[in-house]
Formats: sequence, C-alpha cells, structure tokens
Amino acid sequence: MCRMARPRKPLLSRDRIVEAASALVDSEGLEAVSTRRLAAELGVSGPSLYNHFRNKDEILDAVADSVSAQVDLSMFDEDDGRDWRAALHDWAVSYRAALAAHPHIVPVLAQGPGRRPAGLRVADAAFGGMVRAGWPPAQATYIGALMRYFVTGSALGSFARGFVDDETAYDPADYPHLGQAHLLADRRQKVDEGAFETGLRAILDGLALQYEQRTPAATVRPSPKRS
Amino acid sequence: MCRMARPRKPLLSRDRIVEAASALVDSEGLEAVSTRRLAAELGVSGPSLYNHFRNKDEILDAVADSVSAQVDLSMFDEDDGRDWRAALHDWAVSYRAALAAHPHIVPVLAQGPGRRPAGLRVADAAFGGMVRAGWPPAQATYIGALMRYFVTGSALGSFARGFVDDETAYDPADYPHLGQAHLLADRRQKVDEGAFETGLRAILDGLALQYEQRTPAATVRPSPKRS
DNA sequence: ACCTGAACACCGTTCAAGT
DNA sequence: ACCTGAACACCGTTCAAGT
Repeated sequence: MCRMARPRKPLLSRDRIVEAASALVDSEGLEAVSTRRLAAELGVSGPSLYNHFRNKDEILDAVADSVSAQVDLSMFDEDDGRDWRAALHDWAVSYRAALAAHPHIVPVLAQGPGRRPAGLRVADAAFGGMVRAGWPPAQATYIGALMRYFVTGSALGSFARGFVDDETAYDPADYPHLGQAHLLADRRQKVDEGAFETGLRAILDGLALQYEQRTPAATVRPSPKRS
Repeated sequence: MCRMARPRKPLLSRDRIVEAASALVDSEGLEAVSTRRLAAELGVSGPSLYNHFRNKDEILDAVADSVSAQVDLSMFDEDDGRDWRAALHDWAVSYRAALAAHPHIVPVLAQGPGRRPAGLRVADAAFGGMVRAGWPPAQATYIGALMRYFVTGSALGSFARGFVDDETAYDPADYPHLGQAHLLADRRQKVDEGAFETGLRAILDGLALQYEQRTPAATVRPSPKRS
C-alpha cells in the first residue's frame, strides 16, 4: 500500500505535459484546461505540474509555441532562389494552416511572440528573408508584423465560426445586407478561404507596388550611409 | 437594521453593469473581471448580476459590443459620394482606433460578431457599402472578412505589446535578425502604426487591381446571367 | 528531485428566502 | 421583480511532508 511519493523514473516531463495540454485544448478548448483537470489526464495530482512549469500560463505558452514550431520557414532559406513574393505567399499559407489546425490556442498565439522561441524564430526568419530580398529593414519589420496581423486575425476571427448558426439572429430590418450571414457551415468555410486568398493576393500585389517604389538608396543617388 | 432585499428603485441595470465591467476591463484587464469582483465594484452581491445577464460571457459580449458601437460607419452612407477605396480606408482607421482604445477586450471581439448587434451592424454596413460601390456580393463578403482579419489582428497582436521588453530574451545566436526587437516602447508603437499603414495601403492597392479586373459583367460581353 | 495531500483564497452559478 | 446569503462544485497556487 505504499504509493510512492517519488518514483525512480519521473512520471512527468515538460513534453508530456505540453502534449496532454495540446490534446485537451484541441478537443475541448482553452476553457477546459485547468491544472487539476490536466493533471488528472496525466494521472498525477494537481500540484505536480509546478515541478515542471512555473504556472498555468507557461504551459499554455508552450502549447502555443509548439504550434508556431509547425510553421514552415524553409522558403526564407538563403539558397532558395525564389522571390520574396512567392516566399511570403507560401509562408502565409503555411502559417495559417498551422494555426487553423489548432484554432483554440490562437488567442494565446495572437498576442505576440513574447519570449516563445518558435514564435521568435518565425518573426526572425520572415524579417531576414525580406531584408535579403532587398527590402529596407524598416519595411521588412512592417511586413512581418502586418502579415502576422492578417494571418492570426484570419485564424482567430474565422467567418465560419464567427457568425451564429441561426437565421433568426439576423433580422433584415436591422441588418439589411446580412441575409446570407447564416449559411451552411461548409459554405462559410469557403468564405474564409476566399477572404484569405483575396486578402493575401491584395497584400502581395500592393506590396509589389511599394517594392518598386522603395527607397532609391544605391540606385539613383550615391548611397547615403548604408550601415 | 432592515437592509432591503429589494429597493423600490432597482440598484442595477444592464447599462450600469456594462459600464462597470468596461472600466474594469480597461483598467485591469480581462482576467480581473470576476462576477464577484464586478458586483463588489457595483456595491451589490455577486448573484445580483444574474437578474440582468444570463452569465458572465453575456456581460463580456455586451462590453465588446459597446466597443463595436464606437466604430464610425458613416462612410458607407448612400449619399456619401466618396469611392469605395476612401470609405474602406476611413473605416479601417476608425475600426482600429476603437479597438486600440480598449485593447483588453479585443480577444472577445476578434472571435467574430456572434449575435452582438453592433458587431453585426459593422459587418452589414461594410458589406452594403462595397456592393453599392460595384463589388460583386461574393467579393464584398470577402472584403468585409479580410478587413476584419487585418484590423482585429493588428489590435490584438500589437507589435508594441507582443515583444518582451528585455534584451536578454533575444540571443543573436538564436535569432540573428532580431537585434532591434526590444526597442523603446514608443519606437515599438511606431512599428505598429507603420505596419498598419503599410498593410492597409497594400490591401487597398491590391483590391484596386482586383476591382478593375472584376467580373466583366455588362461591360465586355453581353452579360451572362446576372441574377 | 519529484510527487503527495492539505490548505488558502478565490471562482461561476443555483436556489430558497426575503421584500 | 430584484436583491440576499448559503451552498455546490470547482479554480490556481503554496507548502510542509514524504521518498
């Protein structure tokens, strides 16, 4: 009857905790994650988690970061040979796919990289890729930020989940143009895809215009200090 | 010693509750809002709130909606006379300003309009404005959605608050390009503004290209069924 | 080092009771 | 109709105690 207070092999590890937390977030949402519930899922008592993480927020940060780690960044490799526009497009698509696969953690992710390593790696790679492609550093920073705005916004405020599935919610007297707002779920997913593609194309087209007109630098005038 | 269980004039009202909740969200963040704390702030006991709202989520929805209600929609008025591009620009700026003034409630707002009246009004006005300007309904839906993605994403994932204020967090060995990531707070705010302006301009420029090439309809060919 | 149960100060919500 | 206190089933986190 002697339940060990401490077994020779640790019952828990950061990885095991993150794995269980991710599964719980994906299956039942952020609200379902309590330290006690998570511990129960892992077969330990609540306070055990505090041997591996300082608090619950750190666990959720780790879950968010494991999603960031799934974003493909290979398009920013030096010897990739493709142009910034194609790289940005492929990055956005991969970025969004990673987030859309785990929608419930997006609110945590969308707040910014904080000190999460994979989140910082994403920001770093995109910035580096744009600078290498010839964008001035200030513009490269803007591009990284605005792409994050758009991608996280699209994953978070999905049209598909953002409107209620109830036609009586949209009185035509109040909202004369929203007659179609409560459409079938699969139609709504098409709206999300269409909006994302339309927005991404617009952003890339618009940035291409700005790229042509970017700071003259070494082209027109004899370059003014280019540190 | 007879404290009234029910005074002649109600102590609470939905408006008073929303007002107090908004103040609490703005000053101390979403996490500070508990039904008990909110009730205390209003000088009543916790359960009293349930006479006016079904649950806490409904209160937060109402707070979010009061922010949506501050978004200017006048640029979509019929007799406004300005083009869709100017309207979209002004809308985005006003939209973002409303959200940036109450950043802590944005995570609730960003999830979509749900059944919040002011949120639906925003979606309705933008859609209607684009259709009136000549956009096909499907495109108008996309535009409303993608603008929401971008604006809520920018308000939620602010660059200024999204990076930690600690230079040791960005080891150049790990993130070769993030040397500037922990800059002064006011510089970071400039990044947010720059990224928002750059992104908004790119979106509008890109949409202008798509507007020119939109469904030929009655212009080129003898219109193929235009229901 | 790593797990435990007990404990503290909280939660959201329900409900019978008051007026 | 609208407020109350008591109660229920939870929380996150700390800590002394075990091995």
